[in-house]
Amino acid sequence: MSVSKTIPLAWQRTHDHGQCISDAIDAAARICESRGIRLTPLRRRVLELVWGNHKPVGAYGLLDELKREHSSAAPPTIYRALDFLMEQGFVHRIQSLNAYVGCNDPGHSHKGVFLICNDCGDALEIEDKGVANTIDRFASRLGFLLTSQSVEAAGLCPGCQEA
Amino acid sequence: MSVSKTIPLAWQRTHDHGQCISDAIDAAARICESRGIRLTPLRRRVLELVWGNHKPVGAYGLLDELKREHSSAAPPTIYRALDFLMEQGFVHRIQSLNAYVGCNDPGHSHKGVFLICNDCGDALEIEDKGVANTIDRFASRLGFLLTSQSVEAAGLCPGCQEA
DNA sequence: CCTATTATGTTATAATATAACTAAATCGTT
DNA sequence: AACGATTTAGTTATATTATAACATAATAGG
Repeated sequence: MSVSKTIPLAWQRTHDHGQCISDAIDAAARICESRGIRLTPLRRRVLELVWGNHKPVGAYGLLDELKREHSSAAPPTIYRALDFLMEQGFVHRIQSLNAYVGCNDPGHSHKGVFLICNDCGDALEIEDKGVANTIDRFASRLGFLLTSQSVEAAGLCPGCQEA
Repeated sequence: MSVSKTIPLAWQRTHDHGQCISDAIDAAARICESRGIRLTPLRRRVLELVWGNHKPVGAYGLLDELKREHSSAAPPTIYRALDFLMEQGFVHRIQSLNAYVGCNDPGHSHKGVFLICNDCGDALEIEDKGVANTIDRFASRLGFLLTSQSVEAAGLCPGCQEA
């Protein structure tokens, strides 16, 4: 993959899908192993499908894909798998899109920021301590006990600004 | 309303609804006037209903309320009104709840942070330049052109921690 | 091998949101 | 006031997203 000088590397990473799916599956498998929980074939397959889409994908989009190879799949099939994958931090839900993406960095904090391109539809997840800490400090200043945070920013990614 | 020493004022403000509805309606009316757009009786009423609920409220919750006095109301009735009110910045959508709340500060930036209490369900919107600017800087460092941002944090509000 | 637990299958339905077309109200102009 | 253009609201139908509830199957551990 060539590297553009005008598009930050961080953004290009989401478009480089050579190894990332199998890496993500391997990472998830290792984490499940260490946690003593089961990454069943079904869950593994749904995780592959999430990663196979290079953009946030809806539950019913995943369901259509899954049905091709797994005729008994129904909405609960997908939602259960997604619930599991989200609990374990392997997948994130993009609230503003009702869609799901693979987590770049499973096993970590999940205080990422999503930059969602309104043109190409891609979503880049970036862990940024600055944003997370600012929100943490902000909440504690107000006496609010934070348990989760969701930061979603929409606009135009570098590639789509060029066009 | 009494003021607790252990709960920050900012949080308590959302529970003080004496004048806030009519203030919000008046503010919206003035803004519409100045923008040359129409705050029709229907839109005004939906805005009142949003404010009348002291918490984020779903579209179908609003619809049920509206139907009591306006029998022709149907989903499009509510969604159109909400779309209008959101476009004008009078109402915000809480993505993580599929629910709507009145904007504390219409006519301004709308880069607020929502602190959502998992116990009482209340959502406090606070404008915080620190959070907004951190995200702005973060995005521009990545070459991302930001058009909107949504920051939603969930946890326990001061009051619900006490209980 | 048994059984408690976890995971999946299956059917139905709830909850949220929009499409598409019709009718009414309002605005600006004459 | 009368007209046409535009905006708003009514109406019906349906799309989209998500969960409830219960039956069956697979698996982990004793």
